[in-house]
Amino acid sequence: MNEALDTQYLESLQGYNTRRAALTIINTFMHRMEAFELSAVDFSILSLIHHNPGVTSRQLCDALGLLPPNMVVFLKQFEKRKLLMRSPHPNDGRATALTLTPEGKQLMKKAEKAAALSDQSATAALTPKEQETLQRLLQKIYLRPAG
Amino acid sequence: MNEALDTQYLESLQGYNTRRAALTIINTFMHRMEAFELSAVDFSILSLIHHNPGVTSRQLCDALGLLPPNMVVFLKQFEKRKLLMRSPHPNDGRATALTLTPEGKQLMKKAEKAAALSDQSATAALTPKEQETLQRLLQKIYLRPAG
DNA sequence: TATTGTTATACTCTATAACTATA
DNA sequence: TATAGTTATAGAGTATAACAATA
Repeated sequence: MNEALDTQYLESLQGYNTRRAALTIINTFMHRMEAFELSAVDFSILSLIHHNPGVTSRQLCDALGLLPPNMVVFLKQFEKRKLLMRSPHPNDGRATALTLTPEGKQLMKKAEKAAALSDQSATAALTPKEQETLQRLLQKIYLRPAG
Repeated sequence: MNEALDTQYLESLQGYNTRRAALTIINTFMHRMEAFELSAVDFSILSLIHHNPGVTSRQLCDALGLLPPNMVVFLKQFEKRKLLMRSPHPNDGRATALTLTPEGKQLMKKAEKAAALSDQSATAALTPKEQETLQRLLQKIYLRPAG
């Protein structure tokens, strides 16, 4: 039983290849982030706050393609874990400025180091030059999306 | 309001780049597949059956990383739409051999043509040579996954 | 005893409608 | 009137446990 299938046609599609590669890399990533109790999305949100102190919830949603009602849940969780602080936005009374607490900053410093290592491990089959090429080609795709 | 954020750090991570590119390509794909009332997963299952007539549910699950209880739902749906036929497996009385109906084959012929066009459109920012390179690099990653 | 396919069910992720307070 | 943030909720997608039929 359980012979291998002919997947040649699917492998000719970039959508299939890109999704499979993304799942492989993110799987490694999830594994490595367990130590910090962070999901991939947790990491991306906290990293953006880390590098953009004072950012608003709306800006995070736009940058990551998340919806406002779902962001609320993430931010609540981070606040509960004492990783995140909210303060009134200087220019807009409706908005909230988000920054990491000292604990949050310390966690993200470690997590970002681990993320770089995870990335390297997941793409270890590629030479450094190939890794650069891959990054360039992928960014060409998602920074210039087609209909 | 709504200034652009510094996403430089995230963009240095291949996991982020690959996921963003995958979402971009699959978004285009989903759009193009609406005409056939197929989701991306619908398409990948039917395409595997198309190119592997007589395949079993279990083989599909292994090839696509889906779980058996979830596959049941997809196959039921395809049967209801008269795209799929089940027949007893020649060697194994527990299993079922899956094949497309004539309607299913006809649908997938059209859908696979549309999929190739969608792929081309989503990666139009790349030269043909770059597209080949991308495919090669992505397959290197997911065919040789790291811990 | 192990495997194929199935049911029922739970959990996570993502999406929509509607509200409040500020602009 | 439009926007930021929130609540409640609905719908996909994905996961586990347990069972019948067959190996």
